[in-house]
Amino acid sequence: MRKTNSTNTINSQNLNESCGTANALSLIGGRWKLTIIWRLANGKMRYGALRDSIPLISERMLVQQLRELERDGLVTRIVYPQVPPRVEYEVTENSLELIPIIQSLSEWGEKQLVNL
Amino acid sequence: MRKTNSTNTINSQNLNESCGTANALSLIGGRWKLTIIWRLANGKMRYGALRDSIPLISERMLVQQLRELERDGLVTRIVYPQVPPRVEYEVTENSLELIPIIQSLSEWGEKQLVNL
DNA sequence: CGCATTTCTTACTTTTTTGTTAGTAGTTAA
DNA sequence: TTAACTACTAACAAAAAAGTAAGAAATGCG
Repeated sequence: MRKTNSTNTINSQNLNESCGTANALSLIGGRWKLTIIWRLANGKMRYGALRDSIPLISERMLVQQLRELERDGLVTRIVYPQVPPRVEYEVTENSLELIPIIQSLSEWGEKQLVNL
Repeated sequence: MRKTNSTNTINSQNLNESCGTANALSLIGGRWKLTIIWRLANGKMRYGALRDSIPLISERMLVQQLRELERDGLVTRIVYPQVPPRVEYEVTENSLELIPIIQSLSEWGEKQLVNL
């Protein structure tokens, strides 16, 4: 949980509010968020399928990142009233708009990899 | 300091190597890096001027972020052999290529801010 | 000598993020 | 009645990032 009054949090909030890019990074910056969005970009997936497609992630992290993505309007959670449960995740329009940007960032990022 | 064999580090490295965007985020994701690049985008600045232009940053963080930016080829450090010292920082070509991408990310990020 | 100047260092603490392990809920079907 | 199935949740531990406070080096100048 975040403290609301730490210098750390205050600095972070200031930057997010005054800089769109900082805000964008705070939304997609979690360790597994891009991976999740990338997996979902081709269509919705069930929780279990998503998990199996990202072998190294722990369930704790998967759920946490999904919750944050949902809270921030990047992913929709669809619950089917069944037992055993069936839950699907889908990217939102907001996420889709992000994809071309991510792609150019990716090209730049790959170039930096080579530059070492 | 980073441990070389923690799950945390290993996961991070895997993602960076396999995904250009993850790598890009690892290069510009530090708390103050975008701010620094943004300040330097209009021309080189002395250490003190840079510090004064970012009032909330501590010297420790400023130096640390600058060192990482330099290591990653995003900023050049120019030392003039004088006393008292004179050090200037300048963005590299790599950083300049990043700026249009940052700008589209910024537009997206601002839209998300409004969407709350 | 001793002080001012500028760019950092160093040692340390706090806060945040990420990871580990074990377990839960609610129903169906054997 | 018990196990199986799926999507989580909770308590805890480890690691990383960010922040605080104080001081250090090198030299010119009064």
